[in-house]
Amino acid sequence: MNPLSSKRISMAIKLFIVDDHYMVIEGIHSLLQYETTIIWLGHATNAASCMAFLKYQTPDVILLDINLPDISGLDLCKEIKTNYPSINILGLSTFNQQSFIEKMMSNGASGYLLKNASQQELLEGISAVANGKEYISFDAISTLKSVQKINKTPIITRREKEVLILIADGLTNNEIAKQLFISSTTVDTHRKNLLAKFEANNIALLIKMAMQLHLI
Amino acid sequence: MNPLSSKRISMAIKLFIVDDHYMVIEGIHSLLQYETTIIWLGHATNAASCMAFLKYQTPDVILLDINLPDISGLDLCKEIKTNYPSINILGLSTFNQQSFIEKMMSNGASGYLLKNASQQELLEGISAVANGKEYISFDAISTLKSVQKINKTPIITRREKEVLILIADGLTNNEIAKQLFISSTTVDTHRKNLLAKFEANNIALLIKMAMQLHLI
DNA sequence: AAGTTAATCCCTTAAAAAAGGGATTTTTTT
DNA sequence: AAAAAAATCCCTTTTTTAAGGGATTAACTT
Repeated sequence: MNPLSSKRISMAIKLFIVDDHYMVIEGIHSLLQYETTIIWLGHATNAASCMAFLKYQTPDVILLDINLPDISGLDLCKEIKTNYPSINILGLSTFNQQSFIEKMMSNGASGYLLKNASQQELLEGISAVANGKEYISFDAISTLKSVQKINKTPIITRREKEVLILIADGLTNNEIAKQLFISSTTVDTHRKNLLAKFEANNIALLIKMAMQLHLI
Repeated sequence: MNPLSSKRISMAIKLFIVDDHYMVIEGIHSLLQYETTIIWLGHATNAASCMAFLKYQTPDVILLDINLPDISGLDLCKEIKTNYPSINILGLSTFNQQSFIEKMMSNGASGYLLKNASQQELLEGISAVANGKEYISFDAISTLKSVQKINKTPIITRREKEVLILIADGLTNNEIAKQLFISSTTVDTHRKNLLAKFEANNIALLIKMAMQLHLI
């Protein structure tokens, strides 16, 4: 896929890391300090300084934490790939949550690494991604597989989401109708569609599912 | 409070770390490598090997991650303090969530540090805790204060929790009654008590609140 | 321009939840 | 042993949901 793949073997990989945890930055730096194939370009602790850095230097691989103080790592991932498509991104996070991994990949990341990864996994991940391949850490893969079946996030409309949030706030159909300036029968229709889309038989289950999927 | 406080200044601090993230262990190790006042005893990546280690060595301070693979760091904290009260524990985690911080402290920890702590905070935390003082990292403190008002977790009974979980699974009163071998009017009473304790006017809000408080 | 999706509205009936009341029996704590 | 807390059960009425049906208009997509 990547035309540079074959060359990369003999070339050192320029690495940059974006993470707001000094301990993790230090940890990775320390784990990689004797790797001659990796050139440590530096780090950023937030999205803004990452983008600033990219204006005058172009790493081969960015290790990108999905939990950043300013904007989400997911959004930053998309932005980096849009502006610098040649950079390969390896997602980094503490949790192996299906939704995060999938979103990260669909936002252009080439791989996903959990922070409990071993030195070997770290090296494998970086070199795989640097060569245009995909890499997902072992633990993350197992989570992905086990949860992928369950994870059918329903596609809901803007209005349905509005209604969902008001339901979760404890409002009744009548109260929601007043607030949105629509008929209560309309609210009821949205409610019915939500239940159908989530395949939930009542609101209790709907709210639980929506919370689990971080929709509320 | 601690009679050793004054002596500690001239003594090196024996440090042990329990965390399942190699990157964090490496990071802390790296951040502390030139500190002559700290003796690095080693690390454990799970509760079991931590307890095994403590049978033949006694650190002054343990840096304890609250997210461990086998048992919760909260439980491990309690266990360590029960068996080795002289060890001072500094909680460690990624999130500054009110509930975690409070539980950690009430389980005997002397402090709480976020993983985005700077080297200075790390050193301050370790030495404060080693001297029997309390230490909570800056970001954690602000979270604690801001959320403490909101955080009135209702005290619910075992039975109420059972019912709550079944409600969240989408079961009706009748279905819950059958499953628990009790009358549906009893289930209704539990439901009413739950609503009262959470000050929620309906189940939708109850489930949302319970999810936010990690009760489900 | 035709098709699709989203958003709106209405009707009916049965089931369930909410809100009010009260009361007894187990457990647990003091 | 006494007091407090938890768990159990029952009744009534009103409100709200759930489940079934159908239908129109506005807003995008192709």
